Amino acid sequence: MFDASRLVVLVDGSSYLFRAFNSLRDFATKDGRPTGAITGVMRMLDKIYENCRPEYFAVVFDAKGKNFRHEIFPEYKANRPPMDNDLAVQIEPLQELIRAVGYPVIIWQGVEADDVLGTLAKQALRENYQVLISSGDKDLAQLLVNADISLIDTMKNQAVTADKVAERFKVDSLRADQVIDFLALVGDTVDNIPGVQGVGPKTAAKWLAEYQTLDAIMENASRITGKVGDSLRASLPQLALSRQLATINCDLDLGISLSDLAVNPVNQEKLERICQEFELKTIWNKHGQSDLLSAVVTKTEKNYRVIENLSELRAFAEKIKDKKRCAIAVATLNAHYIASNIVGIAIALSAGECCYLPLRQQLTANLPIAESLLILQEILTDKQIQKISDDGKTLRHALKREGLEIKNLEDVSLMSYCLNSTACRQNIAAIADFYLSYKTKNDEEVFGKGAKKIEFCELDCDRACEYLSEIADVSLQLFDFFSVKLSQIPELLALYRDLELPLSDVLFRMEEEGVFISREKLQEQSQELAAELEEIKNRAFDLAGEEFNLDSPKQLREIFFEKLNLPVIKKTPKGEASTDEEVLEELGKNSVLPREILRHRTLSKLKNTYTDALSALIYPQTGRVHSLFNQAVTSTGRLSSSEPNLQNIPARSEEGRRIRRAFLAGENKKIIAADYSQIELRVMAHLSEDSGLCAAFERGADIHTATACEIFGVKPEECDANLRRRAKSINFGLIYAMSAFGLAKQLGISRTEAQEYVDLYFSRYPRVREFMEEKRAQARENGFVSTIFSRRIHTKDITSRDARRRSEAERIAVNAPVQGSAADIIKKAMLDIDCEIADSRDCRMIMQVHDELVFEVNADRAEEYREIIQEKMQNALRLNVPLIVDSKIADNWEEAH
DNA sequence: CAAACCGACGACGTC
DNA sequence: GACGTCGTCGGTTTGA
Repeated sequence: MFDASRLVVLVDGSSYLFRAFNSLRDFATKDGRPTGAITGVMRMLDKIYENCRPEYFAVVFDAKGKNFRHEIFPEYKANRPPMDNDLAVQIEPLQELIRAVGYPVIIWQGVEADDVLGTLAKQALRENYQVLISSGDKDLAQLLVNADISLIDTMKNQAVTADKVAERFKVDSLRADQVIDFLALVGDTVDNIPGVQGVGPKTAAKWLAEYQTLDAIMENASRITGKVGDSLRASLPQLALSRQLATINCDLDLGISLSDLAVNPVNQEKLERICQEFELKTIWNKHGQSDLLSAVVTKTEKNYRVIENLSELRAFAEKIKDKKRCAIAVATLNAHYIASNIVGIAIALSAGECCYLPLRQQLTANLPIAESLLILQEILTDKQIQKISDDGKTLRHALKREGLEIKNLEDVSLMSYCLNSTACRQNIAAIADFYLSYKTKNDEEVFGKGAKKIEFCELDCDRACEYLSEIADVSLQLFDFFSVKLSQIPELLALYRDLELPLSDVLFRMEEEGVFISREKLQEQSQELAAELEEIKNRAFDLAGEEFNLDSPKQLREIFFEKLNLPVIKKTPKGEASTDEEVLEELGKNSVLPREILRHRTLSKLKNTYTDALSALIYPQTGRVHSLFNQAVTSTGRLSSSEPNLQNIPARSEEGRRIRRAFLAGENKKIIAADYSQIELRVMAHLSEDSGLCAAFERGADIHTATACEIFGVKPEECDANLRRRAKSINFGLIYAMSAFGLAKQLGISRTEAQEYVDLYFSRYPRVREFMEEKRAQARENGFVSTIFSRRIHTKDITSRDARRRSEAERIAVNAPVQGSAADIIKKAMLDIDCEIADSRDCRMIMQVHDELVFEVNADRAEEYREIIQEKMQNALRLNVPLIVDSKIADNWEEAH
């Protein structure tokens, strides 16, 4: 039918949209988001594209908002009901999806899709192309000016050519060049085009057959008899307008040439994201690289085998050396990493192929430990052999307990974390489930639960082999999977290879090193706290007139709100009367008991969470606390710390700081604490390039005072503590992208007043507002935002119809690039410093607290290292504003500030 | 049948 | 805001 090499196919996307939406109303994702329009339009597009294989192809949509027809006739389309929300929410994702598969999408503001179609069609005809327009809108028949252009009706799936126009409108005769006049006469109730009252298609066609044109009909209006004649004459003044509205504008200046309408290669990444979000399996299978989204593990037969003696192990070791790579999973005795031995090791060589080495299994003959490890040592330390782990840092600890090191180690959970920090929890079972839909063995089934739960070392050998081999096997396959995925996004591969992977080794050594904490000092404080808590308790009982549990919010509620009839100030999320700090503060203005409770809360927090808990975690062998620095937990790229959490040791109150005084330097050692000054606001200045903010940092101003001066319009010397405090809160709110509501609470002012502060801030720092808008737009466009080091923070709720979820995603979109970039910078600094100090016992990195690094150094080299540390931190990355680090040497952590 | 265990909740420490 | 940890509380499971 067509010569495809000279064919342009133009699709009326808007007309497709309604048709698809109406016929596939039931289509939705598992959580109920409608997808019928998306699915239907894509199907129709694929079908027409594949049938025609045109040289050029375009999908045209109506732009949002009014167009020129509204200007000449304000009531245009006034009768249209508003678009169904279920359809509206599909439009943007659909357009993104069409772009992702490579079909050109055109949306032109101020006109309708028809005008764009007409303009492109005219352009193509001029260049001697054949044109096929696909639309359900018969008004487009006016474009059928010659035999080279035709219209395909999506409703009836029939072609309309110039000679079939009358047939299309179900009238006896009508030519394409009469269509506009015909439409003007008939009018359109939906579009609210007036037309002539009482004149329908038949009459219009009859008149046009007789007089040929609308102009001629109007000239001869007096000759037409009867009621319709009167009606026509009454309509004469507005017929020109009707004609104007019905006329498709084929002479737009789009600045688009035909070559812009070539189909592009598929954007796999974008496509995958949209297909995943809207669960579009079929579309993915058609356009996506199928090996990436769906399972790869299941294809393999499993061959997991127990190594029974050393000669088998030696033979297996040779196979590993040939392969040059393997995945390793270890199981340890259920104890802390600092004191736990390996029970068994699984090593996977290729998909489905894995061997298990029992070393301390209780029910089996184990391999001789020393000899086995010696054989492994050669492989572990061979830089030519790539080792893969689901959790490299933990593997390093386990091997370290056996006196082994490991080189050339890859980490699957860090790969997953770099790819998407929030897609799933970053453990092997969750990752395999999410990316491969592969369910690993259920821990509860293997180990039992509750009191019947057994340890790994109590499993029989075959079960141990099955369990651990699966982990190694899945790790290996996931590694290949993530290698492909990361190679498609080079900046994320770099993030993994150059930042996170090397950092995991630094964190491993920090954990090994631990922190020296004085048990004596903590216990001394515990005792003092216990005494004061006892006193408070007794006073509280007197005040309440009865004994109760001061730690129980429930009992407190009864005392305060039922017995003493104090006013309920706010409710908890569950609707109960709250007794939190803010409430007690308020109640405490008029009575003593709430003040006693507050004091009790503060002190029991210190005792229970810090002084008692911390001393319980000191390892007798080392006298040190070995906590965990978790690298794949937070969405923004920050680290987290646990067992104990060293990142929330009290710092503000005097009593709290006393705990930090128990964090000591060892004998002949010193503590160095080095922290970035205002790193988040500096990052904000850098990213937004706001001149006011940058200038403040440039001149080394106190940023909160500078902010106060800007927004309250005072001179620095006029800025009192109160103004500075308010500015500080605003800056604080900025960093965490707090709402006006949050800021109001922070400052104890009204919402409107808080909003005024925010508005004032943005008017003084306009680029900051622009930056935030840009980030929200990026999130909507890409589904993620990025940090300075290209780390991605995904914001899938940014298009949610749930306003709460959406605004939460918007908050993340503006906050994450700032917080995440700050996290990137300190991580880079940690690597740089580690390079300098790695092999020296004289200086050890022992803690990271988001914007602060803590070191333990030899006393006589402390100053030398302080300078290195400060220099490396300040120059970790070059920003538009200086990075400033404060550092200090002292005997304990508190004094190092 | 009491002790042990579990998960949800409220609260609060840091950045 | 994020994150981790504590104690309480009500419900369930467990082991004697």
